[in-house]
Amino acid sequence: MEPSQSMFAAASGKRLNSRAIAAAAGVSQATVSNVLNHPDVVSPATYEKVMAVMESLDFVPNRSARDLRAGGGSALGLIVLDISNPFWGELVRGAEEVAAAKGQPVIVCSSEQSAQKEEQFLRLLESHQVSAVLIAPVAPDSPALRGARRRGTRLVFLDHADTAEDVISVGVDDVKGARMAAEHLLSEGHRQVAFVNGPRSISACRDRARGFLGAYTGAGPDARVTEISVPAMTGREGMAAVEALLEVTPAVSAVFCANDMLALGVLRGLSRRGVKVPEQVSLVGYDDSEFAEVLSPALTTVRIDPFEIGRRAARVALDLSPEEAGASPVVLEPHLIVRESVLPRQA
Amino acid sequence: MEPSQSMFAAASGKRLNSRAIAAAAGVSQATVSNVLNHPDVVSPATYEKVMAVMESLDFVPNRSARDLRAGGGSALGLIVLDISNPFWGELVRGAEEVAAAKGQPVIVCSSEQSAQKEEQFLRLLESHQVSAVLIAPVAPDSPALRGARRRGTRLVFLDHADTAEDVISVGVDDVKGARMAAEHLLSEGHRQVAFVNGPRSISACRDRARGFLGAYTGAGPDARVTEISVPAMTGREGMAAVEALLEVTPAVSAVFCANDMLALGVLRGLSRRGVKVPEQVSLVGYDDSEFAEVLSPALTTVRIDPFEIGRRAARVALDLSPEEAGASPVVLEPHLIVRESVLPRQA
DNA sequence: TTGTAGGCGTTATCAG
DNA sequence: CTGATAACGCCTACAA
Repeated sequence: MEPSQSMFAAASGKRLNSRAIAAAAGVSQATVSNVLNHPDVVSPATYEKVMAVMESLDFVPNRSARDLRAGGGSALGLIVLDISNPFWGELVRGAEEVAAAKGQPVIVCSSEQSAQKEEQFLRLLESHQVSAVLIAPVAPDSPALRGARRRGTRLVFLDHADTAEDVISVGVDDVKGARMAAEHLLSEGHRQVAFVNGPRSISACRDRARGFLGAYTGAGPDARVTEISVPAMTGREGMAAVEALLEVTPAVSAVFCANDMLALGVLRGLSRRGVKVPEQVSLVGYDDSEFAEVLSPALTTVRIDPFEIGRRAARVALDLSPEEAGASPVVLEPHLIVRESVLPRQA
Repeated sequence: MEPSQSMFAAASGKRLNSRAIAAAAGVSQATVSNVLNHPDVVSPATYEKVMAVMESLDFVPNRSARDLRAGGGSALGLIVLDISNPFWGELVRGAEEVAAAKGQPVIVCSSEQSAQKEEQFLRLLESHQVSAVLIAPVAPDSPALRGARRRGTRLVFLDHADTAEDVISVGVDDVKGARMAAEHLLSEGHRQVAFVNGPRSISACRDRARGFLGAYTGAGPDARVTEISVPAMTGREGMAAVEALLEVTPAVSAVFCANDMLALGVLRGLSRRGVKVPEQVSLVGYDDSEFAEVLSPALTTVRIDPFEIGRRAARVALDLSPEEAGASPVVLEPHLIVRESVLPRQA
């Protein structure tokens, strides 16, 4: 019976470290390190021997020590607005795919739109020496963010295509996306429409308003938009907005919602009141959530790709795309997905 | 002009550390550490002085060093099946709330139901010295999991109420939840029903099948369930299942789906074929997703609380609930949410 | 090719 | 109450 793993583990109360591996393999600690980090510099025989020992002892190196020694971190920080929203979930997946390929896990924080939590998480991530922080900022110019940057923390802004300062950002052109929705409605003859928007404090809402209202403003004197603002972009708020919506119906023949959840709520509210979509009122959403194509009627919406945003942001953060490193911001294209919820306006 | 932060930062090319703080405050490194970790043991005057310096210099301690010294980790690991699904997103939020209160961030990994990724992430988390791993296992008894436990990694199973071994687990009683759905349908007179289920390899699907079929089996000779199995629990698969569903309609007067996304797809598929819900076919979902109450008809479903699962699991993992530490597994109660998608069976 | 030695930033121990 | 010192596990010069 040779000295097996359990014997080793039992013998020493301490956790397995590279020194123990070295001892078991009859080499020095440095050689173990070389096997792990510079396999080319070690002889095949030694390599095999050390690898065998590591496997049989089930060795897992200690990142804290490695990071400390390296003076840097080996995890990617990520601060999103709401991890329970599939949009951000997809974004996390994208970031994770890229980070995992570089051997880095993703530390996810959900700020819940609280500036206080944002700051708290930011410091927590910094103390963990993350290699970078991808962040959807509650406010784009808080002291917390300034501080982080001053301390040398690498920051990548998400879903925030502002070309404001020297910040690196990856996002979608929401102005354009909303304009595409507007142009689609205009081309179907809808001159008087409603726009159910979230709070203007969210930059995405500002951009979508800019794009949508801009297109209608430029569409002639008879084109008019009634903007209805709700405090949160949820299905419930969408249903509540129907109250206000009915006051301007039937003058408006179509409704554009700042995201699909709002559109879902509006759809539900309207059908409760006996208003048929799209026969009486056309409806357009934003995001192309998973449920959009499966609604009745299937929702015409603007598709954005949070997975891709996450991927690109992580790439920039981890220096995998040098060509993008300088050219900030990275702006992705939205796509109009025409389904069944828009009909030409009845003359 | 006093020695300000920028001067310090500029003067030394190295990152700010506790030694620099000590020097700036005219105390020893150990005192700085005490200010941080044992404030009670340091004199108020010194405390204030050191704190002032730390704030003005914007000091963020290095966790890698702390963790290394402490011989443990200060982050919570979390492996979910699909981070883009709001169910898991909510669960992450719950875990994060608890962990953040203990100053620990959450490292999130999405296994995408791949055993290979699961193992890879598990090792990654272990190398990061996480204090524990909350995991929704792809398979409940893989060698990877055994290995992790052998290495002394603390594991908490999610959404997996098996009382199999000495594993700690936090989950929902899906057998009971599905039984509640069945009893509701039975009480409304639905004796012949269909059950659209996900793959049996997922333990939640097994449990839901057990509960639902069990209730019908015990409900008398005329009660019958047609089970339709689909490969993934998505809206698309739900729509596809309608094909098979129509073959057994109108014999079956109700459909139970293993989750809300499937129900959404079924709803859409049925309405496409001109089958009215709930007038012709009643429908029950599972999960109580955000969109459930906003559908037409509002979906009757079984509510489970992923946020609470995350909270409880993190508590157990971080030793905040000693009373639960021994009593594994923690099983949460599901709730039937009656809305509009079930009507008494027409005689 | 392999071994020796020093230090990354922090905390705990122990002496003053 | 405060300060000097050692150690955590690993990596990287440098020496052999």
